[in-house]
Amino acid sequence: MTTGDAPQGRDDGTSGGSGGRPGPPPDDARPATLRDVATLAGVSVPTASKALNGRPDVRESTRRRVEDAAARLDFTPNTLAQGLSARRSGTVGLLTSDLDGRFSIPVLMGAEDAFGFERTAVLLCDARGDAIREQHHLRALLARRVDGLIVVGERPDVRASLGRVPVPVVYAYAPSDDPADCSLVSDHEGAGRLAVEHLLATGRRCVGHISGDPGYGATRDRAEGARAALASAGLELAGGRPLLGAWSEEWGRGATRSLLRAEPGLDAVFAGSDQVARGVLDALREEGRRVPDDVAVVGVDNWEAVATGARPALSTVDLDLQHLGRVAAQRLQAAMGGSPSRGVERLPGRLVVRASSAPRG
Amino acid sequence: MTTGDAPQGRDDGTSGGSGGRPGPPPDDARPATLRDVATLAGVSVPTASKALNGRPDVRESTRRRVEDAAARLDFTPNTLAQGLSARRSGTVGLLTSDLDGRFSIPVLMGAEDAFGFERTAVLLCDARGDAIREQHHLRALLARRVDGLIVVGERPDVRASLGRVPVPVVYAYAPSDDPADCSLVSDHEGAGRLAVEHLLATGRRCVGHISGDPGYGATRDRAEGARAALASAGLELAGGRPLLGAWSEEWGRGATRSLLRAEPGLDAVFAGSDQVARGVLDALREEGRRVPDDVAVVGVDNWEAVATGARPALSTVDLDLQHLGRVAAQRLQAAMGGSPSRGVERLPGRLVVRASSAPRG
DNA sequence: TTGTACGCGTTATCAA
DNA sequence: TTGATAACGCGTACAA
Repeated sequence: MTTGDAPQGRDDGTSGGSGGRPGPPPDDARPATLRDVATLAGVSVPTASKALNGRPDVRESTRRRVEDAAARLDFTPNTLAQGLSARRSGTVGLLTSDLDGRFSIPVLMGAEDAFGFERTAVLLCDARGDAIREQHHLRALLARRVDGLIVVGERPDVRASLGRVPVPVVYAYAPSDDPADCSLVSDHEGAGRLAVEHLLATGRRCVGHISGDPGYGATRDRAEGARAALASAGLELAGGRPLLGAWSEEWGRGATRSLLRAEPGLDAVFAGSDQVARGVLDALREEGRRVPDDVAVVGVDNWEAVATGARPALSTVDLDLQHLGRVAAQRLQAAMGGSPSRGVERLPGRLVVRASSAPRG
Repeated sequence: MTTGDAPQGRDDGTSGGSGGRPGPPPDDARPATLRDVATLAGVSVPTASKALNGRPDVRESTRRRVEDAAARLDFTPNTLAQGLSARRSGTVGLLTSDLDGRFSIPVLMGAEDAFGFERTAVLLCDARGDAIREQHHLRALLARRVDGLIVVGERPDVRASLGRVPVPVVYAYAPSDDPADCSLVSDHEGAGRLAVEHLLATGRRCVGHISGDPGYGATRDRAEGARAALASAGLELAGGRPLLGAWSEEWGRGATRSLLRAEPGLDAVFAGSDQVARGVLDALREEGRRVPDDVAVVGVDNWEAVATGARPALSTVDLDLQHLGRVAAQRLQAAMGGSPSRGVERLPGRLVVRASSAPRG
């Protein structure tokens, strides 16, 4: 209702027969087409098209008439029809495996806003981690003639390539097993290094590592990063090796207690996730250690609710998955434009310092 | 030009000039069209169409030939073209306001799987809570000729209606302010009743309510449900009134301590969210109360990571937002089919009992 | 049973 | 500068 009377009255008067009174405007009217605009402006359809698309070979006065008519009819070009002749849908598919997971969402958000929605819309499908369903969705997306595809894995480990697909594909979060594909992942090893270097910088010397499921590649990578950072300072992990278990608070608590028994002088813990870190913090408090005065703690994920609700607030490595999603979208656009990338690209996280790793003092 | 030489080179041999050797198949070939299929099968395009669409008026042997040809060419009908003539895109828009929020995701998942993806795909857009951007996205969705629209609000409060839109709209999670629209929301009052009735059933008599932001309608509704349930049993809220503050653990801890001072006999707390409930649990433990032996606790949300990580595991009301999303999709499909609903429909949650509210014993 | 003709809404080409 | 014509890929009415 902004401008006034725009929409329906395309046919002023002509509609005659059906309704009778001019009262309730026939809003069942279908959206205005270019032909409606052309007719109203008194030009041919192609001319109307050129005028609205800002092509130079059209008289100014004509263009004005057409634009006017378009505005009056609230004309919006039918994207499907445009796509049909242009042979592109202006659409990309987002094939995810775990919408419920916390990880695919930021990636998805980043991707979604990297494409200006005007030009490229996002078709969402969640395969629920089922390969069959994924194939199903893939076919459906191709039937819709998506111009490209982003595949978001459910966990940060290598996954099966989609294989030959007639449109460009970018893998995000979980890399493809085919090195010819383009994949974007977080630098987990770098995350481990980042965390431990920070702990060392605050003067810690006895640094343990408690992390989650040893089956995850990210678990191993983060541990390796931690080990390397310590090695550069001539140190080793407290306890001699990382304590790997599950991505849960409970594991964090239990592992912390064993580690304290083995290394009473412990003055820092790098936890493999914020959830694990929560467990670490709780166990430390209950064992009478003060954080950060006695022991500093750093997690991974920067899961807001968890990190800021912790006591004290948790320092953590933010993997910046939203940025990862944005970059994925950029790579995909480049590929759609004819400049594909290939191989695995690792994106760095960034440290978010809160109270749990403040320097002693 | 009608039948003779289809597009280019997909047909064996003729491509000649460019490549040279017949080695690598020209996979840059555009997807097969119905015309390609018809040509290969030696029939006309409409016949091929009928054959593939299972229409009866086609000889069996012909149908076989066509299906065969389609399979050989890996033919997939172009949904855009189908939609163009059918005047429907087979697409619905999902207009959300806070992808990062935990609440819109389940709704979105439910909606996504209620539409069989084959027939209806979901176009995702996140307005980031910005009304301008929402208008933008709305226009873009309409340009893509979505057949319907689901609007997922960012918090469980009344939001502005989109107003007149040429396709059916369903509001989920946050209801529209226009009673003529169709809205689906959680029954927050019912959730409060559910929680308190459960606490009473386990023998509790001194029940407090600690909840979040008093500006939320859901906060008031849950409190009212709690009050009503107590009243039915001839009781009042411990402390005389609900303690409202913020959706944080910290608030949960602080409020719990005040409540214990005011009501030393407290034997149950209904927390307005799982996060608040976590704070309640921690404070109770630190004040020396055992859960559930001394005090039982029930939350709202069934936020897995939070509820199962709690000590003890947290009983909670699951609002079943995924189901809400499914129902929203069903209502939308009905509306698209010509049978619109209107008004606000409230969907019940369900109680998930864990250790924190086990009967004393 | 099969094919011809046409429409869906838009853009590109080329002649006027 | 403008418009007739064709094409994009498919479905449907109707004639053969």
